Amino acid sequence: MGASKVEIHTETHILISEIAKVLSHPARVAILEYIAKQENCICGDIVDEIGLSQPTISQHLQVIRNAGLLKGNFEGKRLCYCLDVARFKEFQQVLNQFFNHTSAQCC
Amino acid sequence: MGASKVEIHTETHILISEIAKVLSHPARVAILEYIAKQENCICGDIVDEIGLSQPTISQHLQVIRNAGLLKGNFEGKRLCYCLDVARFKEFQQVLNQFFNHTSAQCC
DNA sequence: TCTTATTATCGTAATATTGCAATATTAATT
DNA sequence: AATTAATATTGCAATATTACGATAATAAGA
Repeated sequence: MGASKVEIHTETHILISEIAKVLSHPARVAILEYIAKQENCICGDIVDEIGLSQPTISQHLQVIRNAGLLKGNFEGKRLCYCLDVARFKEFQQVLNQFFNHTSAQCC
Repeated sequence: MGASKVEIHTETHILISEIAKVLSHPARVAILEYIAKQENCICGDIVDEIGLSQPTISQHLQVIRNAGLLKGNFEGKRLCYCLDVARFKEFQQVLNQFFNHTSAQCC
């Protein structure tokens, strides 16, 4: 089918899977790292950096944006992307809670 | 296309995305939590627990197994699954390294 | 206003994922 | 060996994802 049976899962499990989904493509991992690394949030050359076409990068950015990880700023001429660090750390915490809680319970 | 352009990405980015991919479906998150929770690794009723068909669960288990997160034991009659906690914690560490490294660099 | 540069969207093709019924395999028990 | 129970595999259909060319939208500067 390809469609997930979302209704049988808990909110927490869905949240974890949605966070993981953002990181489940190497291009998105690279983009996140890149926009964090850039001083003054100078962006726009993600395309050159990653090696995928502009529409493809834009598509990946949308996934990242939909997850709430992107802050857009105008700095002079270009639309500048910036990582929403607070949200990013929220994601880390949710995953850590899952990891800790799960491994603590194991035999 | 649907196929990822793996050759343009770094080993680290691919590793992170592969770890995330395991967690990118709520059923797999639920399965991991469940097999960790079970005392004495009593398994086999994952199907009842999750609410998906046996072949579908088996398929998700394969993804988890291929990631190296599953240890199979024989305990009496049934094939018992157990979480490989060491590997699981390895995954956590890789993700945490990415999160820490990335958010530390951000503006 | 007309370029020009940047980013987003559309359309489309290829591949991947999810899900299950049917079937096969495996291992313990009779 | 035959039966039974548990798990894996196969085959298929539906949907999702990835990727890019073409095009549209947006905004700054001439």
